[in-house]
Amino acid sequence: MTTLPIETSDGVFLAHYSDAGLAALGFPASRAGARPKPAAPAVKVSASLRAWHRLTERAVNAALGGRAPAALPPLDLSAGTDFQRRVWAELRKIETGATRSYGDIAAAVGNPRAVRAVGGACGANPIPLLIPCHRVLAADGRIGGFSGGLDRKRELLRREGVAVAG
DNA sequence: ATAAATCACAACG
DNA sequence: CGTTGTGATTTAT
Repeated sequence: MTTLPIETSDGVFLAHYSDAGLAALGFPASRAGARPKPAAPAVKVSASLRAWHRLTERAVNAALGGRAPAALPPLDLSAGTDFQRRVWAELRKIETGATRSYGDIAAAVGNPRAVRAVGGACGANPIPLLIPCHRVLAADGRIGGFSGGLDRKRELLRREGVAVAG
């Protein structure tokens, strides 16, 4: 597992790769971010990993700008449970600028009553932004929650042109 | 292995 | 508004 930084206008994201693909994506600790790192570790990266990382960088920057990523690196979701992977697969079907409710996702994975469990799966999502858990709102349009902070979720939706209920 | 506690929901009175 | 019905995951026996 190797970790590579991604410089963005919102700060430095951290991408964690297993040998199967992108396994996790961490938000910058602080929003104002973009602080130069103390020292470049000069990690040893394979050619394939570098290719993945280039795709990740482009995808993250597109998502931050409210645009749909052109391509994604392979995602390593092996850490998730069966149910979580089903939920995450549904999340990836949500188009940029669109939203679903937790209930919609629950129905889509076959358990219309498992709405709360869906919320749990969203919170366990290791790759926010590329797996767009921020496009999932409560049934009445309320924002719900977000692992990276509610204001971050609101801002992402705003950039995609989505109005959130007050 | 089993049970209780937790949760980023939803529906109802 | 508070309550209650839910299902998966996590934590504690």
